[in-house]
Amino acid sequence: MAKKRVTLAQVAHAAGVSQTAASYALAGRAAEMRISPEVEARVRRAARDAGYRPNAVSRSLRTGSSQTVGFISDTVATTAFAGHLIWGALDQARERDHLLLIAETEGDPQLERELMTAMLDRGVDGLIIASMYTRAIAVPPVLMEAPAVLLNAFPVGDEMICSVVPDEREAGCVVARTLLASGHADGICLIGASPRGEGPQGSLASVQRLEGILSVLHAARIDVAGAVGCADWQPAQGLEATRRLLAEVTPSALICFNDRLAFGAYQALADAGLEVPDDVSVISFDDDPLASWIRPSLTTVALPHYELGAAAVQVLMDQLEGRPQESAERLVRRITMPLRVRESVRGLAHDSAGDAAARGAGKLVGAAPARAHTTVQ
Amino acid sequence: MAKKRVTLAQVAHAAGVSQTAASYALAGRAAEMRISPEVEARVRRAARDAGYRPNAVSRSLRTGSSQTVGFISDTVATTAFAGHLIWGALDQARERDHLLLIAETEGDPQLERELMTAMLDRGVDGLIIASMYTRAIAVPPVLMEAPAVLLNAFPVGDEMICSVVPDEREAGCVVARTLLASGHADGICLIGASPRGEGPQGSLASVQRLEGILSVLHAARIDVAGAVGCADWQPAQGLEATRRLLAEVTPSALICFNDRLAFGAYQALADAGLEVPDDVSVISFDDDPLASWIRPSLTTVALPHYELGAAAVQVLMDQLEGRPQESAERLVRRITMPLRVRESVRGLAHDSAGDAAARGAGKLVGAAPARAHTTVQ
DNA sequence: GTGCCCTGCTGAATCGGATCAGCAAGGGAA
DNA sequence: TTCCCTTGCTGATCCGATTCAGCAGGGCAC
Repeated sequence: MAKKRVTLAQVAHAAGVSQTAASYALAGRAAEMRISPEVEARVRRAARDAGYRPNAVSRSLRTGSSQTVGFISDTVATTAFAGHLIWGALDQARERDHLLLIAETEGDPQLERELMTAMLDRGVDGLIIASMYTRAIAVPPVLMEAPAVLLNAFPVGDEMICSVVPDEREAGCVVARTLLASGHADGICLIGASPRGEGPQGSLASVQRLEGILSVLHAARIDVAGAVGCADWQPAQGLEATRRLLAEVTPSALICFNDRLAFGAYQALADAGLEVPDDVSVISFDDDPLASWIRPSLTTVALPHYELGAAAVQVLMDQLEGRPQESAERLVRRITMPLRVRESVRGLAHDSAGDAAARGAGKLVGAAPARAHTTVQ
Repeated sequence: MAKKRVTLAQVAHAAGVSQTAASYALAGRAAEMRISPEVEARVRRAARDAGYRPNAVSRSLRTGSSQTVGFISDTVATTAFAGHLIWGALDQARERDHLLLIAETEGDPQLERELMTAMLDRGVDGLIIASMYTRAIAVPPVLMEAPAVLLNAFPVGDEMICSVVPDEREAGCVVARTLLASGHADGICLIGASPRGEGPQGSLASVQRLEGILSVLHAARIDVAGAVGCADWQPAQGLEATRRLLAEVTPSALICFNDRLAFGAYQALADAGLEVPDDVSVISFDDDPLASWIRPSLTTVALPHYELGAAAVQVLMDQLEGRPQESAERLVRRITMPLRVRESVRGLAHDSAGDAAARGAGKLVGAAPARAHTTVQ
């Protein structure tokens, strides 16, 4: 039924030359290897006529490169809106003629090691180890067999391994600056983490966002008017935390540590009869699809998943191509988190062209085109 | 730095036997090939001591099987909540010691063909072609080189190729039956598609859900009290469609064709001063994470993404292991869409243990454990 | 004429494991 | 003693590319 695949030997035979000559001709090394133009043309024609496609497995065995990159995540691959990480990686890999082997550890270190070895055994050129939320990762020794890049994670020790992470601290700064620019000063409150260190355990994002926020406020000689930390950042916690906050102070602006918290905060504010943004501005982090669905739409600093994934592949490929990390400085690549201006902050000019346009424009400067929002189910 | 990998030849040498003997010993074919237990033990020990790991590339070249499956989707891999498709496929593949090569076509048929050949060239054992929404797919001839399964799609012609799809029609029946069981009869309205055929173009889900709904209502001698079709199924369209509906009739129950439409419908109902579920019941399809976040939480028939992905791999593996599709009947595998009972339908006992429990229970019968909802960002 | 270089190719090894065919040694039957 | 069968292993080939080393034959210089 399925006719056997054509091999290089058959092409060579058809062209009446040796396999070696055929190989050089097709590899574009004809001049270098002194294959005459006539022979080269004959080989190319024979290959085309026979529908020859080189066997990548065989090539891998000989060359040691499989044109394949491994992507191992803890939970990110299947997480609601962070699949864009993979999307970016996929696109960037394809651009360089690589495919992606993908797997998930579900947080199991044993499984993580097994998957790494399974991929290395299959000859991947490099590995990307991705984490759902920014954290420190213990790098197993087996990872040293091939180039590797940590995505959304740092090495626990001081291993010489590259990291690609969102610039959470800068995002915190942007959020604070945005509120200041829109005229807020007193009455700025935090939902999700507090200066007393309350927040989700082990979440670097929490710490760094807070750092950024406080540094800007501090420079402007402003104190937060209130803050409620949450162990988990879901809508229910946002609702509860905002209720508790409202019992004590009347905020003028809420910085929610992610969009799901903000979603809960919206409900608490509505319950209290407060209007967004007229009574209270709300700004948050992540740019969950949710953020553009709720009303008023949520101004938020986006986690640039697409760019993160793409950058990880880029950094990895650069390593593969022999550009080693120049210095310790270059070991960490921080990706800017872009502000999405919408309706939830008082006095900010909302991009009137709407979200689609905002994202479309984003694409021009390297961001992800909007897709998840335009598909039909 | 990275010490060279240990090869079978080295293991054989260390054990003082031929490479052939070592190969048979490690392959578990010692008895069959009359390798003595002592030699077998010696080889195994040598392999363990040396940290031997077989080179999968080499094995692939010889055996023709790479223990790898290709997963090509149009947009599903990176779509918000349908990454669970991949999750199911990943889990099922790992269970059978396979890894997944993943790629996206972004709907480009040219790219689709390129990716298929790229994967086939890399020796994948089989391919899964997944679609974001259930539709017909033109199967390119190159796909015939290896076993393949369509996920969420049908072949355009009558190719002998397996399909795995959600049972949309039955889901429509379940939705209708659920409303009837909770006492609704007159005043049932549709948002998203209408009996006049209005709905998103090319969406089989739309047609089949409608079919199921109408068949049950028809059997109960009930007509829909109103229906508004939408070309796109986003919150904005749900809002708009529901407004138009409310201008004409006062519904007792709304069947929304997906959760995002329902989200928009909630807003329209709230604007009209109608309470869910006391004034109007709402039921819908998909079980978007959104459905459990909004208040009142949404009763919906879930798209079983995890199960779909897992089933696709299962069907593919069965084919690989030589269980060919027995009959045309077996070419299509329909996966049940489970009802998630929540608060939005009047008079239905809501599972008081909440969503986590509902999903946890689901896992016991093979559904996906809840994860996206419990991660921290 | 002979040594040397240049052109234009080919032979054979290699990557690492799977597997078929075969071979030596030993035992039992005729 | 001869023949055959079983046991327990090994040699050699194969998978399909890449690539190094080498080899004819022609031209040119001295």
